[in-house]
Amino acid sequence: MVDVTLTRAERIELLQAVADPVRWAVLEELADTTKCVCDIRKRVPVPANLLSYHLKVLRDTGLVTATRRGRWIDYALADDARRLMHAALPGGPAEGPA
Amino acid sequence: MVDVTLTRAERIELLQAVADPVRWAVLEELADTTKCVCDIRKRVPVPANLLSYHLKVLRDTGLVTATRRGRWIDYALADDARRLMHAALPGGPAEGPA
DNA sequence: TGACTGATTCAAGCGTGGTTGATGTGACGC
DNA sequence: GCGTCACATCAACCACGCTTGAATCAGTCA
Repeated sequence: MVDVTLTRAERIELLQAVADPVRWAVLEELADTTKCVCDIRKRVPVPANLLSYHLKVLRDTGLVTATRRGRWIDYALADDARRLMHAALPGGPAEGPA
Repeated sequence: MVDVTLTRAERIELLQAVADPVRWAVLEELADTTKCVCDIRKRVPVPANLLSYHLKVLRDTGLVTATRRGRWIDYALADDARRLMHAALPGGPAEGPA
C-alpha cells in the first residue's frame, strides 16, 4: 500500500473536519459498520440538509466513502481513515493503531 | 497511573484545540523538548499576544504545562498529551502510540 | 408522468473563534 | 522606584464555519 504522507495543511484540515460534534458523531457511528444516511440520522439527530453538509465535508477530506444503493446512499469509513486521523495529530512521525 | 477517560464533549474540545494552525505548530515544537515562549515564537512566528492566547487554550485543555523560570516561562507537552490526543479521535476505544 | 422517498445543494444569516491594538503584570538590574 | 524584558489580559472587531429555510435532484412506483 502506498504510504502517502500528508502535508501540514492537510493534517490540520483533516483535524478540523474531525473536531466538530456532528462529524465526530458520524465518524463514531461509521467506525464499525457501513450505514445509509437515514440510519446515520437516527443516531445523529440533526436536520437532513445539515447532515448532508457535514457528510460532504467528510467526503472531501477523504475520511468517508459514499456508495449509492438505489434511493439510499451508504457511507463507510475510508480504509485508511483511522491511520489518517492518527497521523494528522502533531508530535513526531505518524503513529496510531498498530 | 489513573486512566481517566474523557467524555465525548471533552474529546471534541481537545480536538478543536489541536485543529488550529498555530496551536498545531506549537504542539509540534514541544513534541521533543521543553521550550520557553520566546523560543516557541522563533519557530511559530505570530504576534506575542496571539501566541499567549493560543498557549492559554492549550493549557486550559491540559495539553501543555507552563513553568516560570525567572522572567521566562517554559512550556512542555503534558505527560499524557499524546495519549489524550489519540484517545480523543472517534472510532472505538482509545488507541495511540504503543 | 406525477407523487413520494431519500438525499443534496443553495443563498442568506448568525454566532463565535481568532486577530489586533492597547494595556497590564511579574521579574530583573541599576 | 524606574526602565526594560518577557509574557498575559482586555476590549473591540471581523472573517468564516455552521445553521436554517427553501429549492433541487435521483430513484421508485402506480
